Amino acid sequence: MENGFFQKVYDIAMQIPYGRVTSYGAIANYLGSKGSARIVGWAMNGSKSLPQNIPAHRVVNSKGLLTAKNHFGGSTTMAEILESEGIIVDGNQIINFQKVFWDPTLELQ
DNA sequence: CCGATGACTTGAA
DNA sequence: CTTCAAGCCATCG
Repeated sequence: MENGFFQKVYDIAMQIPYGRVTSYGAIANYLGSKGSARIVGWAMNGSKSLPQNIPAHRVVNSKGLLTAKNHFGGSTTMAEILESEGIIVDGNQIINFQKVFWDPTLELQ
C-alpha cells in the first residue's frame, strides 16, 4: 500500500490545475530526484491502468513539447485536449508554456 | 542480482 | 536543423 514513487507521481498529476501543465523533470525534482524524470513518464504509462483519470496530457517535457502524444494513440489527441483547456499548442510545442507551467515545488510545496 | 526498457534531460557534434 | 551519447532510476522477466 504504501505508495512509492508511482503514487507520489499520481498525487501530483491529479493536482495539476485546469489549463496548466508541468514537466516530468519538475515532478521528479519535487520527489527529490531529478534523475527520475523517466520514472515519472513510466508512472504515467501505468496511470492509464488506474481507476481514476490522470491528466497525463498536462505533463510534457522540459521544453513544453508533447512527447507523450505518441502514447495517446492519436497523433494530435493530446494537443487538442490541451487546446481545449486554453493552452496554445503549435504542433508538438506549447506556445505559452511558461504561462501555463505549473511547478509543484512552487505551487504545491 | 542482472539485463532490458522507458511518455526524460542535457550536452556535444 | 538532426543525431548520438551518457546519466538517471523504478519496474519487469
